[in-house]
Amino acid sequence: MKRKSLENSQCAIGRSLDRIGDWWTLLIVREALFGARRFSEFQRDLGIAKNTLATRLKTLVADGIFQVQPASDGSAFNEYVLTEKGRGLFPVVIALHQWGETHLFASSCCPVVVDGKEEKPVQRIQVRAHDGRVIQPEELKFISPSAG
Amino acid sequence: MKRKSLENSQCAIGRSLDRIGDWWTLLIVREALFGARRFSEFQRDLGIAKNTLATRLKTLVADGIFQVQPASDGSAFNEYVLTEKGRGLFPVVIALHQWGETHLFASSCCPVVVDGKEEKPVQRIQVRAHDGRVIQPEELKFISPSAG
DNA sequence: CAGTATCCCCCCTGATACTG
DNA sequence: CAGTATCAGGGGGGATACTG
Repeated sequence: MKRKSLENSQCAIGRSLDRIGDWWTLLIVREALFGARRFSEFQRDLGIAKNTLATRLKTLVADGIFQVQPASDGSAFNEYVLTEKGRGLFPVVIALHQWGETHLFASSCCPVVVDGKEEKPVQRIQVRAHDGRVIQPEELKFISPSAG
Repeated sequence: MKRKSLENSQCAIGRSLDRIGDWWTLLIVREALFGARRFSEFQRDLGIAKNTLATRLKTLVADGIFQVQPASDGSAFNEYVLTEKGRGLFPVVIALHQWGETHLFASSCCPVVVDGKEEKPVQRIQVRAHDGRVIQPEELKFISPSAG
């Protein structure tokens, strides 16, 4: 049977995962956040099959996460750049990075570098209420209707 | 061919996605964050097939994201509760929620409720340097080696 | 209720070859 | 280089039946 679609889920988390919850998508977004633009850059850096990459990029463009534009260096090929919507995934990527860094490495790992200065540890992402108070997971009673 | 494993990727994002990047896992974590504990709760709320759910939960327990414990109500069955590592995914889930809320709904959607009070909009998750300055995606030159 | 076992199909993924 | 086309394998996921 086909995978259940959460495209029209009432839950924002479900909808998000429907768009970007597959295995390759966030890795492609990560590469783009770090500067990749060309088909071959994504392909080389990720080791993804070319047809898989082509399919993913098409979907991402259709979803408005990437946009295609002519190469800035005058060559005949496309560049794939993140839209504002795509750049909006930055906190998701960083949250994943921080979780992995904390829980999946025996020793220290990959640093975060901003403006040439190492930013490790970057101040951790926190979930805050509108009054600025940090919210713990236990306090969260309800975010949204279940995926259904 | 088998899917490429990022289990030992040098990149924390790659490792994270290797554990939780599949389609159902974060939805299960979401349900747990919102209070689900019993097999049937997950199954009913998510509409996931029972065997799929059983497989996922086993993997999540093996990965130390959930732990199994006897039911608190004295019934003979298990409860699946998040470990600290699992609760550490809270910012990831919230980041996904905020992205979806901003970019995937035509109108307003699912509120966030804490302590019975609606917390919408919760102050948005931001990525900050150690000096507290907010970092924009454009400033991020490098997080980690590519997945390889 | 809480799972386990079995079956099956779709599609995701990679490999390879091909085109401009 | 930048893709597209085609093929093959494997596994993820659902449906169903079954057990304690």
